[in-house]
Amino acid sequence: MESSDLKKAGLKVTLPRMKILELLEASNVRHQSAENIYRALLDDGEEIGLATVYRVLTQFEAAGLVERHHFESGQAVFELSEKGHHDHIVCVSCGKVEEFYDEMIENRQREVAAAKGYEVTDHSLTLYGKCPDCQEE
Amino acid sequence: MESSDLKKAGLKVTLPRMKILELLEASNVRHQSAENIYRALLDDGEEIGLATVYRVLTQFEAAGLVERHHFESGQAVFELSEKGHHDHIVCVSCGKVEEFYDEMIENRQREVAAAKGYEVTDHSLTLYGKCPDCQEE
DNA sequence: ATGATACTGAGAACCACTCTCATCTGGCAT
DNA sequence: ATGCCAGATGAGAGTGGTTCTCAGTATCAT
Ligand SMILES: [Zn+2]
Ligand SMILES: [Zn+2]
Ligand SMILES: [Zn+2]
Ligand SMILES: [Zn+2]
Repeated sequence: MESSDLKKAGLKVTLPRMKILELLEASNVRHQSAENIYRALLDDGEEIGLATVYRVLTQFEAAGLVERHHFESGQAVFELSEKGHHDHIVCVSCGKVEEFYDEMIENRQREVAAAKGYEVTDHSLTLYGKCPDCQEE
Repeated sequence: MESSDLKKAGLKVTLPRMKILELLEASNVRHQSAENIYRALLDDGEEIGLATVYRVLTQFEAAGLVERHHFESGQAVFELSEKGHHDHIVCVSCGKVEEFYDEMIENRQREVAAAKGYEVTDHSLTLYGKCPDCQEE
């Protein structure tokens, strides 16, 4: 992921855009809120506005570079879309997010929708539960 | 669904609560936003505040009388939880909401989570697509 | 009926997010 | 290199959905 990806998307290669992209790649947390990204960049000494972070993330989403998810928190989280489609398990206790992909579920969704005459364009599946670490309490 | 359900939940039987309950039962739209419910009650000549609608819906949710869902609109929708668990298909074009329940998907979710050491306490699955009516355009 | 307690409506406050606008910058033309 | 300018930016105001605050009101056990 680099400046060429931005150009391809018709976006100028600017400092804020590069910094956000770098942060998403470098961070060990794959799923982050705009607020998080904003603060992380401030902490790194960057001068950036929250509005820019939101703007850029929205542009990245439109360009297919990142994906936006709404877990129950009410706050959107973003992740690089380098991986293929997957769904999520969120720990209700510590907030950790894990990913999974299950062919059987994916297929069955299409069948269920087809039976009702729908063609699925998108879907969101999120499981909530306690992760192994949080179960021993 | 009646006043006894409210008492059971430790809630006083008040006019706003009864009216909201009645409206949810009577309406032919199962999935409604708080704003919708508020306006419908105003239209019926009731004197009620939006804050009360939100408060009461939240209490009903805690008491297990209604469920709250977040489809992509950003606005929460509420439905009576008289039916058992089910998931949703939302038409991206007209906003219609249909319900489905698929044993295979439900089971598979548990298996996927178990494989990662999670115990699923809840999940949210929403399919998005065009309904039959909206496809012919 | 009375009083303790819970509930209510109105409006302020809140939160996540988007818009506005004056200023700045990246990248092409010179 | 230098100038130009469409496009991008930061700050702060604005927005939409939701929750909080508080003074007044209704419910219900007594
Ligand atoms: Zn999926
Ligand atoms: Zn993910
Ligand atoms: Zn389900
Ligand atoms: Zn439903």
